[in-house]
Formats: sequence, C-alpha cells, structure tokens
Amino acid sequence: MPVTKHTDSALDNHLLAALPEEEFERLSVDLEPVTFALGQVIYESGEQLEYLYFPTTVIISLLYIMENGSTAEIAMAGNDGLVGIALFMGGSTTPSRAVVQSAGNAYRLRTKALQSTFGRGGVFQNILLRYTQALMTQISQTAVCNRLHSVEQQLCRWLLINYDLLQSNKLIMTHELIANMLGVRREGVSIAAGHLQKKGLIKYVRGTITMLDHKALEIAACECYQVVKDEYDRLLGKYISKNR
Amino acid sequence: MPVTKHTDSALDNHLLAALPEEEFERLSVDLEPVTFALGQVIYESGEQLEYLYFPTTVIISLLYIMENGSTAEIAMAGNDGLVGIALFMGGSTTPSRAVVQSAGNAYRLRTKALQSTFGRGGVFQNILLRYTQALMTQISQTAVCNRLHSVEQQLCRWLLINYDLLQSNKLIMTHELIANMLGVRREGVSIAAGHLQKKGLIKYVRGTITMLDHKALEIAACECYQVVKDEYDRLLGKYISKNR
DNA sequence: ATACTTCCGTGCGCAATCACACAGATATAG
DNA sequence: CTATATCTGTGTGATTGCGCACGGAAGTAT
Repeated sequence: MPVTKHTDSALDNHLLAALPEEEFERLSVDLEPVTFALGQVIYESGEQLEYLYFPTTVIISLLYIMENGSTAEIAMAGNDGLVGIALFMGGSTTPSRAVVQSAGNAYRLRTKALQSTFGRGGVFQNILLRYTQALMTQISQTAVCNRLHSVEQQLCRWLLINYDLLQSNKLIMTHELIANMLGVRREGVSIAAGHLQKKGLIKYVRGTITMLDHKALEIAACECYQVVKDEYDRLLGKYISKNR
Repeated sequence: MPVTKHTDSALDNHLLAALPEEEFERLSVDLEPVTFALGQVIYESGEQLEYLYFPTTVIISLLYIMENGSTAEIAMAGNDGLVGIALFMGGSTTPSRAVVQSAGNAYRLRTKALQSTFGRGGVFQNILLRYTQALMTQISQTAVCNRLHSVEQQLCRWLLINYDLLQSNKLIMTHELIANMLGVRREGVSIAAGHLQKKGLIKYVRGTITMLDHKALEIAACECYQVVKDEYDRLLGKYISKNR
C-alpha cells in the first residue's frame, strides 16, 4: 500500500476536530497522513487491522461479500466518522470489507497509540463510542431499508448520503458500482436512475451522476435517510458544533 | 411495569458468568431480578433507558418500527447477551424498540452503577464492548440477509437463533408474529413454514412450532446464521468457555 | 353446546426484482 | 483514426413477494 502524504488538516475530520485541544495535541503526534485511490481495499473481511483511519476527504464503504460473490453495503464513512471500530471494540477485525468509494485523504493512528489513548477514557473514548452507536443506527436502518423500501428510494438515500460526505453534487460512479453497493442488479439501478433523471432530480452520463434537486431527492428517498442523520446529530452534534 | 422476583442465578447470563469473580462480586450487589411477560415493551424507540438488562431466560427482540407501521427485527438477545447498549455507548437511547419475544427472567443494573463500573475499564468494559461488536455483526448480517435471501432461508435462520437462545425445540409463536419480526407478510411465512413442514424439518399447529431436524434446518438456512454464530464465538468464546 | 375469536391455508391479480441477452453509445488505448 | 473496452438502454420471461379476500379448523368464552 503506497503511502502518499497530503496536506489536509487532521481537523478536517469532524471527530478529531471535536476533541479538546489537550487531547488532540497528545494524539496528533501519532497521526499519519495517507492517501487512498478509488477501489483500494483498506481491509479485508477477517483481516487483522493495524490502523484506525480518520477520513478527511476519502469516502469508505463497508461491504459484506457473500459466499456466492454478491455484495451489499452496510454503511459508509467519511470525514464525519472513522474506520476500524473493531480495534477499540476488542475484536481486531470484522467480517466486512472496507473499500474506497471516493478517492481522497485520511489520517491513520496505529493500534497501540489508539488503544492506550482509548483506555484513558476521556472525550476521545466518549466520541469513539458515540460514533459507534451512530454507525449501528446506520447499519440498522440499512437492514430495515433493505427489507421494506424500493430500489429507487434506496438510490435517493444513497445519493444524499454521498452528497453529505462529499459536499459535491457530482459523483463519479457507474450504475454497476452503485448496484454492488445497494446489493441489487445493475439494470435495476439503471431503471431507477433513468426514472429520477426523467423527473429532473438528477442527470448522468457514463459514470458521473449529478444531483440537481436535493429537496426533491429527500422527498423521493425513504425516511431512513433523515432518521440516521438526526441520530448522528443527536449523538455527536454537541461535539461537532462546539469546535467549528 | 410489575417487578416480580425470580430465583435464576445471575450466572445464567453468559456475559455475567464470564466476569472474574472479583468484578462479579462488586457488581452483583446492584443486580436486581426481574421477570418479563410475552409482548412486554422493555423500551420504546427514543425512550430514555434506566437499566441495562442481562437476560437469563427471557428473549428480547430489537425492532424497528417504520412510519407506515411495518416492523422489522434487527437483532435478538437472550442469555448470551444484554439489552441497553446505548447506556454505555453514550447515547442513552436508540431508535429501536425492545420487545419480549419469549417470557422469562433477567437481571437489571441501574444506569449509575453500570456507568461507574464501565468507566473502570477491566474485563467488564471489555466484555460489554466485545458483545456490542458481536451485536453489530448480527445487525449487519441481518441487513445483507434482508437484501439477498429468501423468506424461507430467513425463517430457518430465525428458528435456529431461537433454538440457541431458548434451548428448546418448541416455540410459542404464530406465523403472524414471525412475519412481523422478519418484516414480511403473514402469508409468506405460512407458505415457507408449510414448505418446511412438508420436508419434515419442522411441524406446527396453531401458534407452536417444533423443530424436528436441526442439521437440515442449517442446510436450508442461509450462511448468515453460521457467520454470526462464529463471530460471537470468536469475540466472546474465550470468556464464555473459561467460566463454564 | 353455541358463538366467537384466533390461526392457518389458499387463490388471484399486481408490482418489483431477477436472470439473461444484446445493441447502441461513448470513452480510451494503441 | 481505429479497435477495444466500458457504460447504459431495453426486452423477455421467470420468480418472489405483496395486498386482498375468504374459508375452514382449532381453541375460548358464555
């Protein structure tokens, strides 16, 4: 894995930015900048983790890969979160795979530094656990969403989440890749996307999708989008807003 | 909520049984026996929690209730786990509802005692976090299972999980209730169950289902059952086996 | 014993999704 | 510029699950 340095500030990650100055200072010595390319696998299912990652611009998908090869996303993380929860939860690994969905940068923290800091308690531990709870909400909502909502609703939700993480209306992503994330067929995504395009909510050409109307997308999406967002704000809002 | 005492040992809960003697002694002062009736709501979505629950014989479902009233289960907990994660994760509440799926007993621990003990670190904290990770695996697997597997496969998985928690082949549960758990129609469950009965894997009459052939059920179930079980053992096996 | 409620079987039409297949369009590489 | 690979549109048929509706069977209450 080539390690390229970048010059993003570690404070671009909301969770790091939420730390009290003192805790951040202590931690920042051990934070190391890394850059990720599209499609890069950050860790494989069952693979021992070495680092906890704090994205600044990169977006990461947590995927499950079934025995028959089909895949489904259970959650996404960007500069609002972190990747590698198993390191402080005690498992060292999870049955999911973490893949770069949008190229970009992150900071990484070696296991040892992470665990000793986590063990001190303090705001750091608190934020990590609260984020984990927010992530559980995201996964839970994905579970019910998979059961109860249509591909089109889920596509809207997925696009909105991407916008929130990317802060851009334009995203580089083929129908095929989206289908792998949502755990449906490519054709299903093409039809849903075609429908949304006809209604003027998005437009797309060969691997780039542009969101045109957020309000309408939120209406076309299922409630799941808002529930997860609200819960994140409830759990972490007070920290995030404090330092920004 | 009527509080009935019972005489189960707190050690019937695997997580409590896994604690070192010293930690268990300190905690046991604050453990209070409670009994739950079928269908009882332990906490409502968004409701502030007061206790952490360690089931001994009761089985609890974590359900999501959508705006349109449809429901879907995201996880189950019995004497292998606990209910009320949000109390030590920092959120105090979650968007899910906890319902008694099979009447029985538990021990409860008041928030204050929980949080001070959790804050000490130690094996207690470790086990709670590891269990939380196992629960995340269960929820994640439910998410992909909802997306990718048939009602019949999911029914098999659900029955097996129930057996593991109940240690009984007979369970009191109508098709209607199972449908609410799985987030499908009652008819869908009837058809799947009828099919399994024809194949001799189960039999049922008016609200009681009996499992006849576990091996065959495991084969008819999707991989999700085994994945979750293995991950639980990996995360908590060393603790559980140690004290039993 | 009779009436009522609950539980399960089943049938029908509809919608969503899947699986496979192929064609046209557009980018990319040589 | 041409060949190739990639991306999207579309069609057909099968399958699954949904919504509704009703009827029979097994308990439960009066």
